[in-house]
Amino acid sequence: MTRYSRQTRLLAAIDCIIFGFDGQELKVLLIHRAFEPEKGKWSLMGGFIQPDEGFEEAASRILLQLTGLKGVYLEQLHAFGDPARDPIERTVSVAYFALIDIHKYEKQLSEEYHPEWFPIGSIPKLIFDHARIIEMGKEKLRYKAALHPILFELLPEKFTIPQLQSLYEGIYETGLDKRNFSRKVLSTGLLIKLKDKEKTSSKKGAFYYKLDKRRYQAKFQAFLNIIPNAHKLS
Amino acid sequence: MTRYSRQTRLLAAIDCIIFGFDGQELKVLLIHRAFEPEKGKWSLMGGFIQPDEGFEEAASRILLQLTGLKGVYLEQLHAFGDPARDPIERTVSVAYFALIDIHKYEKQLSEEYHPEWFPIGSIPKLIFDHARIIEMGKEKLRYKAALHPILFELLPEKFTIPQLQSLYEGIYETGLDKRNFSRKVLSTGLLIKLKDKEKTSSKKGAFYYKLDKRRYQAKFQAFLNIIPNAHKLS
DNA sequence: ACAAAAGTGTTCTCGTTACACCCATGT
DNA sequence: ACATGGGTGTAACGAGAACACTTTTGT
Repeated sequence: MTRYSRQTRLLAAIDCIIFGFDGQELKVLLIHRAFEPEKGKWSLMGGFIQPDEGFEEAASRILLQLTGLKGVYLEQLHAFGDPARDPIERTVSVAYFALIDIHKYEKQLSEEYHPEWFPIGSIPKLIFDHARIIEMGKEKLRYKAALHPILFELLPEKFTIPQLQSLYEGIYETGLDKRNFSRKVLSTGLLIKLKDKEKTSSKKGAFYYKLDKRRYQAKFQAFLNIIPNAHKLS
Repeated sequence: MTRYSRQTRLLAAIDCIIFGFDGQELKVLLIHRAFEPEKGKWSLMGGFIQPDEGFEEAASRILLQLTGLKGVYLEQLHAFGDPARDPIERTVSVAYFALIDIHKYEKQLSEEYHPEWFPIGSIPKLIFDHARIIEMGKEKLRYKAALHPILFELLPEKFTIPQLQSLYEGIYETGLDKRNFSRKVLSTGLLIKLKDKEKTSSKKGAFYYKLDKRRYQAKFQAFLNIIPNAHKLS
């Protein structure tokens, strides 16, 4: 026996939602699709799964191809299988989302795609079902980040508490009390205070912190509950 | 343009984890695989995706085929794409899990598969990567049920608070204080007290409740936090 | 000196937990 | 009458939320 008989084969693709944070709002990296159909239209970065690749492998490859980054946070979001989602030929898509430090991304790596960052609230018209994929990705990120410390993945190695707070405020489109916020994040024991300060955004300067990687791995599952009333999120 | 060129096509399948609760412990419905390879071995219920089907559609079909049930709770778990997961031919699998009232299931419908219920703690050797799929399903169910009121899906229309408590205790393998438990579930406002009692398991009898479907839909996202210290779950 | 952002403590409230007794009924 | 499981109330505690002033320093 070498094949299953009387079954239809189809294409399988990966699509990656690449999230970044610029200090103000959550952004998504989009590209101009490189081939027909819909060539030149805005699209998520993606690609077909190769014969010897698993999903995670393929997603990493695609991410590397566009951003030059390895070892970033990458999580499977959902598989999309509407028979009509690709008009040319049936293609199922396994969507992943990545959280990257937006400053590590170097545009020149991928001139071919003319990528651009878009604020999550102002996404242009996208091909196929990519708008829905992003919508689901945004929801899942919000949901997960309310419970787990994943947003650190969007910041550089060294960051300040006010920066972290802006990140949460940006993602949940809300204001947070800085006293409660700093108490909460420090109480997790996940942060290590550094000696130097960030001085560009204030006269006094804010101390840098870095992640305690050890504890981050260990306590990843710990519920953070940074967002008051997280249960009120849609 | 009718096809993408130079890409490999592959098979896509659905596998369903069917959860049930017998009053004591969480169980999974497994079948004897109906065709080669591994014919006759224990397996999740599954099937290939047909040309005109989406994933949810295919999952519902497969579930109906085995259990005769429609309209049950069904959620996508994860897509599995290891190139070697099926030795015959590359097949990706999109796994779903279903929560059913174990008493609605009628065995005779599906003699072909010789299905059996197995306690989640005593799963036999399974084909391919199905053991891992179940492991992930069990984790996700526990995770999700700690936050959302989905376990009602495992009970009949009418159920008692002690039954509901047994369900939570079974799934989390823990004991719960009945006073706190009943206060918590009643405080959600999701339950409607009925006039009649269940009398088989006690002399006094326990009042039946039913779900307030309206509020259940509306408050589905509400965090229940039935399990104390849910954040300590792995 | 003043403007601008960083940093820090306390009180109040409310949800969570721990805990023990009475109730209804079938035998 | 008694055994069995169902049902209920209260007190102590701890986490979360609200809230305002002092510090640092560049201009």
